[in-house]
Amino acid sequence: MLEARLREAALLKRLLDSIKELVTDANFECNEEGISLQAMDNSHVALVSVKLDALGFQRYRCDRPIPLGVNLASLTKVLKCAKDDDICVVKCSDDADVLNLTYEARSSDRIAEYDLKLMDIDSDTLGIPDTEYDARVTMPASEFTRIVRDLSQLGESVRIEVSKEGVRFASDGEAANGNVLLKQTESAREKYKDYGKDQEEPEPKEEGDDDDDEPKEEDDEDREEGSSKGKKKVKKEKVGGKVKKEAADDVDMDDADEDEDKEKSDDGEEEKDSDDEDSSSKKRKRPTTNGKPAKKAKKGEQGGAPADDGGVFIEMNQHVALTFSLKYLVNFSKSQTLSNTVQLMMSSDVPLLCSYKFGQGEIKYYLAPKIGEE
Amino acid sequence: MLEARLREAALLKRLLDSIKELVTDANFECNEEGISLQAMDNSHVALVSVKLDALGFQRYRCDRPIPLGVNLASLTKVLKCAKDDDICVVKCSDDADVLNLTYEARSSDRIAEYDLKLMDIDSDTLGIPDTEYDARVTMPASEFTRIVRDLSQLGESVRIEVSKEGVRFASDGEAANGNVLLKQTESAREKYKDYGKDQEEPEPKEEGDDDDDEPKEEDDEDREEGSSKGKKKVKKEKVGGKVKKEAADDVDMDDADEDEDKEKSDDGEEEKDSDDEDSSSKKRKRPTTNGKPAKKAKKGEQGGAPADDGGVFIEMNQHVALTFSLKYLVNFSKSQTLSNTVQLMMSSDVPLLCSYKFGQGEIKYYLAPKIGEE
DNA sequence: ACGTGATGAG
DNA sequence: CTCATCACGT
Repeated sequence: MLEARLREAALLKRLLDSIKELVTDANFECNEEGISLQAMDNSHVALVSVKLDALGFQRYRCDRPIPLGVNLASLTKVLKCAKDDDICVVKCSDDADVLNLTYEARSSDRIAEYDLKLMDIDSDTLGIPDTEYDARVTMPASEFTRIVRDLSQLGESVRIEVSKEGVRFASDGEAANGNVLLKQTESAREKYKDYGKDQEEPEPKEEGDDDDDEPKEEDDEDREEGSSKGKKKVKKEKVGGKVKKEAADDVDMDDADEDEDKEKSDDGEEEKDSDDEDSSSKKRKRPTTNGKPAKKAKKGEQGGAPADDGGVFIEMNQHVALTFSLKYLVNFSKSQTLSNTVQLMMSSDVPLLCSYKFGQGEIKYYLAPKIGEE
Repeated sequence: MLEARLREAALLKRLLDSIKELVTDANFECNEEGISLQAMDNSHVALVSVKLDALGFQRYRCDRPIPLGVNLASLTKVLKCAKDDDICVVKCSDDADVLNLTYEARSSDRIAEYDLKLMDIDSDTLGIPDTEYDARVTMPASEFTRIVRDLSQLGESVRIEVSKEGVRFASDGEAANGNVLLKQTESAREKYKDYGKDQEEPEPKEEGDDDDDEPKEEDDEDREEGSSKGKKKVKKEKVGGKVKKEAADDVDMDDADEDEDKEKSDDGEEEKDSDDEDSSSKKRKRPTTNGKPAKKAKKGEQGGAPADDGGVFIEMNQHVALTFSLKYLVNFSKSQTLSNTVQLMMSSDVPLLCSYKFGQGEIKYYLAPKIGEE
């Protein structure tokens, strides 16, 4: 039996808008950790992976793992029947062949209920190795959208090159060639130093704050969800080393140098942390604040700290240059409705990972590079 | 070698939006005076002529005349990659077969560069005789757009008739006939008296003012050729005269004037210098303030004084009535993004001249009248 | 989120 | 050739 209560139907709507063009049918895999989905796009070139953390729901219950095979076009239709701010409850009995969606107006004076027929879908859930990437670019999702859209007018593919200079997107076409160079923004360095790290944050909390859709409000201050003192504290302890650094630079993140170490340590770290603590409790993550969902995007940015206006942050072990199909990148960029920030991770000869993190989870796209030079 | 730096890419974007449906390929003729373009529309019925004055650029350099043959659809695509407020630098080496466009974000942390392939185009640059027109109507561009769009729903063509009564646009269609009569607005008389005059500012410059497209102005006050000294100075005086009248009836008008002045100063910093002494320098014209470009369009209009909201000004030597294809006029009216004011000039049996003047230049459309009565 | 334009299907 | 659906841009 699955029952998940989402504070705003909008999240699901946006999520489906993000993937429905890429994938027609997919299994939503539900288990006690949350709901995830993984699917190849229709032409088997790209892979999309979505995770919705159980903690991101106002209420979440899943007795035993179940795959929910749905036709995404149908689900989209059903979701269109929800208002953005409706409370959405998704239910499914263990034996049922339908998925039940209930939309409850905030005022509670309207309740709509839909049953979506489920289908059997071959789940070709392939494990994705946790790659260590040579380069990671953290940038405003809108900027990414703009660039790939612009360049897609000129040509079919784009060469993305990360170097000390910055990140360059270049495309050649019949009528014109173009390239866009984004330099690293100094302020972005501070801002994104820990982006994505805290997403695996164990919380000492039960799920009390369930409805905090966006605990992040004050994050500008210390970029993540510095919500309550308590929380923060905990976090600090746990994350320990990493956080400590932040604390140190609270003043104003002086340090640029630290970033990299941190970066690295994080990747491994998060897992570790989780392990330690998660094992005990079942909630192992806290929906983080990282990418601000578009919905609440507008937030004041204080003085020198660029909040969401963006800025580009580049982490690089090694110069990387890969070529990708723009068509897919344009498709990926639709997820900007889910987060204001996108991360591109690349290493030579392995698929690009394009990730949008949002409060309740994350959507990741993988796309293999084109081989010959194009 | 050509290098032109434009403060806002928006100007070029709008310019291309204006003509791209009319013309597919065209030569941008660059010389030290600026950039101009002249082309017949695809069906050789209309002619479009664009001038961008060298002084309208933040920086302009063109060592020797070069024609840049471009496909306008391609150029449009490339321009779509610019944000409106990007600084746009257009470059072309003498021998190059590409036109280089660079977009620099104001913040400078994003630099995009595009190379547009050039092509050879038969330049059928035909000289257009400087006609003396029997009637000239100066009116708000938005009004013109509205009228031709409205009438185009009824019929194919419109009869434009200028008489003492005003200007009448009439169209007959299967289902309905319609006509719109615009009477002259008193305030417009003052306002537009000199519209378009000062753009032909004779300069004590070597090559003389040859390129003046409309020498006929002089009927109003003499203003123009007097400019011996600083052109701006001259202009000011000029405007002064005009304004004076306005002042007489209306305090408000002063404001309008100020706006205009301001407008000018905005256009480029060089202007200031010009004020003091430009006779020495090479600029022979002042980008005029006449039609306010849409970009700055929104300006407060005080009380009773119509600032830019328009008013219709009619100059007529003789009653004129001609019939034109609405399809083309609708197309011409797209230039309202470039200027808030349009001028229609007509004489019996010669092509209509439809002109939009803006800060850096002017766009003119010519359209032959239909012969039989339609 | 809405409106407009473009593309594919009947 | 017309209608409907989908996608993109404002």
